[in-house]
Amino acid sequence: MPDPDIAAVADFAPRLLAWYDRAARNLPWRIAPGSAVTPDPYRIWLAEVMLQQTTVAAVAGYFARFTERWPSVADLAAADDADVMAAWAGLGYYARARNLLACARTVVADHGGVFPDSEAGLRALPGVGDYTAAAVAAIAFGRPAVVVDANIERAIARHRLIATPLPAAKRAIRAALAPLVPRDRPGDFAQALMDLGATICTPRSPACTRCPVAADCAAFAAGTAESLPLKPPKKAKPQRHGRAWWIESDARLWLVRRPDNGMLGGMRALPGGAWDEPPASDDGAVSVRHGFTHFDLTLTLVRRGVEDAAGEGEWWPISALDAAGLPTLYRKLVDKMRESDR
DNA sequence: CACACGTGGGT
DNA sequence: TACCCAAGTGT
Repeated sequence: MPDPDIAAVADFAPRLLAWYDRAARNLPWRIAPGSAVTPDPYRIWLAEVMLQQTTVAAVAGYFARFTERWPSVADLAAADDADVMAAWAGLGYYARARNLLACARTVVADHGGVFPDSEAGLRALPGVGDYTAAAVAAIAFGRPAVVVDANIERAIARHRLIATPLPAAKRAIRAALAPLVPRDRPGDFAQALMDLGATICTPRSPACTRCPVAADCAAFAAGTAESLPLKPPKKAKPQRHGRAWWIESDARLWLVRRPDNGMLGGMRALPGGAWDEPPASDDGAVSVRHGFTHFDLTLTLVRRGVEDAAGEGEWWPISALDAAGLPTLYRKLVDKMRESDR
């Protein structure tokens, strides 16, 4: 592949930023382009962690509740683990919430409550990987970091027609992106590229006719934009089965806390067995199907007596179960049970 | 490098 | 219905 035209490289950021100045999405954690407001690293970091593998629409409500309840990193660091986990319930990938707390406490304990302002300093924090360190460095601190998320991967793979399958293509994508990052407005540049990927350079049916950088997009010229980037084939999801126990006493339900490692780690849950049972045949039993990333689970509810409420746990008023912060799997099961009881 | 790790919305 | 996908990180 020949090197792209020097003039095209020099022109990329100005074109993209001019489009962003006009078309930027208005998001709760975002400082509008041109605003004189200084970004709050805490809010940028919080939003970036919430947005990992999670849609803007899903994050908005959580971001509002977290920043209302814990306005600063010191407030979050001082929070109870159970409160933070419950507030995260439903957002998924719960290791993020455990790392979020660990990160907030590290910032307070080791950095005087001030986020590191360098990519390397950020990268050393719990739950902050290559993407988040670069994004916070660029957006909160104006560092010319090379920010690469799935949107940017897709846009650059198309623009430069990088036909290597992911994840091997990441090296070439990063190399192609690095010289495009402007010293001026690197944070807006990263967000502009993400907006482009989210609204124009979409996975399916990209709107190339509205793209501000289509003029020198190699995949557009070749007519192959929609096919890029190439992805590895996905594998079949196993079907798994398990049982959860409904242990009720005096209008309260026995809840436990799942171990920090593994599925739904650290979250409140109904007690039960491992998810490795043969398919249940209890006719008429309350059960739910729930699709996880790498397996599908059918979870069946079984009534048990109070003698099974052993070990660590809490009696939770059934009328207040919504406040328990159950992950979606258990919330679906509980909702179905309460419905069938009526 | 490959895999574990959630969930909800779009098609 | 089924599959795809989303501002990834840790191991």
